[in-house]
Amino acid sequence: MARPPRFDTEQLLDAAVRLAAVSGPAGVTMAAVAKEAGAPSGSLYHRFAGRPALLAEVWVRTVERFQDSYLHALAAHDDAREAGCAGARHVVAWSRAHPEETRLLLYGPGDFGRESWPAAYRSRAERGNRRVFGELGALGTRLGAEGPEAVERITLALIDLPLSVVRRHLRDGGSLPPHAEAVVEDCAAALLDTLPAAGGRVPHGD
Amino acid sequence: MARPPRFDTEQLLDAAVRLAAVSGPAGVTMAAVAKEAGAPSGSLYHRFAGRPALLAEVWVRTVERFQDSYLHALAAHDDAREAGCAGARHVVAWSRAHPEETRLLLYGPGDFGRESWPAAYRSRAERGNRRVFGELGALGTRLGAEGPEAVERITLALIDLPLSVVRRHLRDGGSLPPHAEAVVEDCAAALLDTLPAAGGRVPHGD
DNA sequence: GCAGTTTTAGAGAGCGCTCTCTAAAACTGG
DNA sequence: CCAGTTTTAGAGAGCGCTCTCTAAAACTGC
Repeated sequence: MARPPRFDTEQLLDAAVRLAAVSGPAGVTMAAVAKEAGAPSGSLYHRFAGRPALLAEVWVRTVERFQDSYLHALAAHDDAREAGCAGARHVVAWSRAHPEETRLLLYGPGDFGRESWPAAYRSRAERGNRRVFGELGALGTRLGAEGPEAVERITLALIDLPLSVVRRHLRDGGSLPPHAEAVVEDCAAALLDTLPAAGGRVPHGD
Repeated sequence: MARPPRFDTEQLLDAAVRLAAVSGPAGVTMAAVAKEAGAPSGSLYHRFAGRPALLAEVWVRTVERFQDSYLHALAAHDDAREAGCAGARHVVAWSRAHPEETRLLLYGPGDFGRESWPAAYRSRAERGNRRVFGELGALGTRLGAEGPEAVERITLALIDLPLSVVRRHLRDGGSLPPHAEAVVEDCAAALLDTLPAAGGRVPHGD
């Protein structure tokens, strides 16, 4: 009992991802997304409350896709060290398979106007982060390292380090070299193997 | 034989740095910088050929300040491993001392409109990068690791890894925890000690 | 003081973007 | 076919930004 949509939400978000990959968050204007998708601006405002909502949606959708696959990769191994290495490797492999979404993720939520997001998006993003940090904490326990400092070191080894390799290569339009996964796995293993054993140091918020 | 300036270049660039730290490159508009510095827009266009030139200047000035101090830190140690650790630690220490400039550097030249820069700025930026990579290559040689892959691993250990620690903590307006230097130095050492050398891994002495 | 130079000062044109609003189009259950 | 609903379609107001342009101000060497 209604007119079928010519432009659905996913299609518009895909266009937004493409623009973000090429021109950064600043290039994701309502007008540009409409043009990229071949839709009139009215359709955009029909789907999204405004530009902040569009930016929130495209960020959250992308980061959740990444996190889902990341947690899946972590869970695929019984041995904690293996799981960690697989996670680190997965960051690179996912980036290789999804270069546009990766370029988007190399920005941060702040660049996508986090301060102006509707509250629901902010809590959705926080929930996703807690999910990941929870798993990394559990991994730390299995590795015999507990506490906030352990989580920090593990995050560094299994997320930030792989991401910095990805960032360096994708910057200025480049692409990932074939050996990137191997380098990252190697380095992540080295960091996991030098984790300070017992936790209980100075705590700090994140 | 001329009217003395009320607003000199440095002063305007300082204002631009402040804006970039708070609002990112998108916030560095000619109008915003003028307002931040208390100057009329005419003064900005008198000093800079246009917005691309201003963005180029503020990026290059900041990155050169960082690189100068970084190379100085590397050169302060005779032992290559010590030099590397000092470099990694220095990234964090400099970031702690210069939070606004650091927030600017956490973006990339692309975010500051590199494509639109006057050619002179592009080559100045490249020269600076070559200087740093040259030193990192020399450090690799002193560590017994040669070739482009060694430079990549060393860059990862001594620049990208420290920067990713800085990035995570400075993101969404946070500040660096006291132990950041120690974590970074520790991790950089672990990565340097597992650099692939001619005969495989070089174990870290106990 | 005067000539010459640099710099301030800000008005205003032009442009692109956000967002609103109106009208029509396209479909469906009854 | 009709009533009801969703969606397209795009015009246009309002706003901020870039950049140009004119006029005056402030200083120096002579």
